[in-house]
Amino acid sequence: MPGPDAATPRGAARRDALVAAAAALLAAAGPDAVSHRAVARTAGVPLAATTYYFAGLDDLLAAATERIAAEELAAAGALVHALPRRRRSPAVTAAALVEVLLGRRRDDAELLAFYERFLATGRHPALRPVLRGTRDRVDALLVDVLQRCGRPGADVATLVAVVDGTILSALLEGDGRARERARDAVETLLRREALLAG
Amino acid sequence: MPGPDAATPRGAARRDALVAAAAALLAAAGPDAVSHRAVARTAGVPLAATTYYFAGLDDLLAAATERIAAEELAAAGALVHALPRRRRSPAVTAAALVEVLLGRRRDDAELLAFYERFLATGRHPALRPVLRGTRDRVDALLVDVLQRCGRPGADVATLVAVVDGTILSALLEGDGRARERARDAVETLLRREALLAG
DNA sequence: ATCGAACTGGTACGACCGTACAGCTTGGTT
DNA sequence: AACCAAGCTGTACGGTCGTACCAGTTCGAT
Repeated sequence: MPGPDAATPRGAARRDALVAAAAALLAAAGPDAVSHRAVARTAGVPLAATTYYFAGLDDLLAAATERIAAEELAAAGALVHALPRRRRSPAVTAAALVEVLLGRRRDDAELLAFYERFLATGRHPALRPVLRGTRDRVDALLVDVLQRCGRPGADVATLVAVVDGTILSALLEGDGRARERARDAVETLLRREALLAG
Repeated sequence: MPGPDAATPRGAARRDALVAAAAALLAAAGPDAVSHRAVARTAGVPLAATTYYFAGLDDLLAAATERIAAEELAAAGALVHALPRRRRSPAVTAAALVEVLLGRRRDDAELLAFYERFLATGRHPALRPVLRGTRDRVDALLVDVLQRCGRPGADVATLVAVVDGTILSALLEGDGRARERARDAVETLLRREALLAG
């Protein structure tokens, strides 16, 4: 076992290309689409490179998950940071929440792949800590969003659960309206919370 | 193509055994565990029987999903029907809701398989109408449950979404407490709705 | 008794999978 | 120039998969 740590610049670039390819597959078609061969083909490298740089498929999957998480956290963080502190309507607040939680995933296929990753945790334990950490950080960002929208009291856990659950049902429904359904559900909940608080 | 409609009693029994085996696999280990070979092995019939009675794997999967849906609806319906009409606390109401929604699935593996079926809809379109119909009927049962618990105003869609979303997060968490977390979340929401209504 | 349809089941094909490994190339050191 | 470890890759092994095929068997209707 020489060194799968990419000691060479070329090696590092290759490893990076593999992770990027795996991340693209994972985001577009879910965990089942991430195979050694598919990743190698997508990255334009020979099959054996995948086993050279990664101990096993789970390692590759974990690296891809981390990559996606990093990108997603960076984007979400920038979004939140750019959000001026000002009281906002339930509708606008809901839209901001969904934006931070789901990123730029809009169509059903992307959202499907997004949630498949969560359930894949059950079959690939290596993914669990990565996704759990990401979730925690996103939750923290959401707390910030609510504060910046003048709604510090709202329960983030419930709001996140409502988004997840609504998307799940909407994916079952099959029209492409999952995201806006989630936004509407959050808006309704926020309106109710406001009634309670006010 | 002779007749996969099981014209003979023995044939019908065999077809039934196959569906039962597929349903068991589906409920225990998710859609990916339902393969021709696994079903045949579980049912104790030769491999070729699976292709004789079912046009393809999707047909088998759809039949298994229907079987599970029928059993689950029967059990949930009996549960609701046996529920006396009387005002109940948020905690008891939440427990009843979760019982009807999740059935007897308690540990994480069963719940994982339960929700994997929903997402499998994205890859196996044949499952969509079956699961959608089941969801609608369960929703109707939940409306009944809420009425029988003296809480007619509660929003079923939101409550279901909260259960689904909470379970999803809890599965990511990985302790075995998914179900009780969902119950707690529903209880909290019911309590809040009661505040609004009262 | 015979015939044809329903049914049975052993087997095979081609595809994809994760992974291992033996041998090639490469680049830096002596 | 010689060398050697590290980097790299073609290829193959053993497995599971969906599906097709076809020679056999059963069995009720004629």
